[in-house]
Amino acid sequence: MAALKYSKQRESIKTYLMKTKEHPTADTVYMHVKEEFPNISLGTVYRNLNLLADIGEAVKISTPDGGDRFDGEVKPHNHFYCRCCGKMIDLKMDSIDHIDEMASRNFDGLIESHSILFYGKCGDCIKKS
Amino acid sequence: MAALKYSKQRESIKTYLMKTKEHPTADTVYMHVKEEFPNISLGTVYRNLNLLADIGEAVKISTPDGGDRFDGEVKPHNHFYCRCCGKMIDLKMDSIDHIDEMASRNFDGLIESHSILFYGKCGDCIKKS
DNA sequence: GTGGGTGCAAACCGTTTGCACACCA
DNA sequence: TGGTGTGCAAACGGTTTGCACCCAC
Repeated sequence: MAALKYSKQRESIKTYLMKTKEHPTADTVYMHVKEEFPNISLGTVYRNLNLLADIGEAVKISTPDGGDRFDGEVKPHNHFYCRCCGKMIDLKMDSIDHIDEMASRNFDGLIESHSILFYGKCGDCIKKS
Repeated sequence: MAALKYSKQRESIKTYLMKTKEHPTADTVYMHVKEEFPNISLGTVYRNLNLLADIGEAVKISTPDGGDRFDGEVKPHNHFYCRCCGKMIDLKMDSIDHIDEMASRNFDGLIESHSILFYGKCGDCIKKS
């Protein structure tokens, strides 16, 4: 049930997510998609972002400063978040999937996944300070 | 400037945080501290929780489902979060501080810390399903 | 035609903040 | 007494939702 129907708005949101590296907020997605669909509403953007995240075609990344970010790259990877300017970037690093097993020792439950967010200052913010 | 003055409300909040293992939300802290100070306000709880986090006497942990959690244990450790019932527990695992160095390779910026949140189902929720 | 998707606006919820008063130092 | 801290309530910002209409199937 709840068969998924095509919508050009969702298509546009997904296309934008897949081509950008910005890890945009919902509002940023809204502003970009609005160029193509001037009448689109923020509610529609939220509905579709959550939908895409639910069906695994996007990733939702929560930040400590409020305002979730979305990423069209769904392959597991880690992120760096600059607490100074809010920029979020992908990190290239060796696989550390073994930490799930490390974590599950002495623990009654099932770990399905993990998310690592690295905090600090990005290069630009270091230069400015 | 802004010299820290004693307040029994803050004292009570910190005492509660240090003895509980529940990783409470601000609202849960509010309800508990209210038993001792019936007139305390939620705003005061938030102000003090943020203050304690700022001076390093508490830790703020953001969850993907909204509603930050607070922890009186400030020694670095990792957490498991049950997306089924919202329970958060401490994980005992070997140090993985070396991941910061791994992450900083090929990256222009400074990693100050990281936070790992493991997701899944806790033992209780597995039994119930 | 039917049921999911959209636009709009109101509601929601966790959190912050302005203000007058209270209290530590 | 001077300057933090508190209680209260209003405001805030991100997100969700109810509803009437629209459109893919």
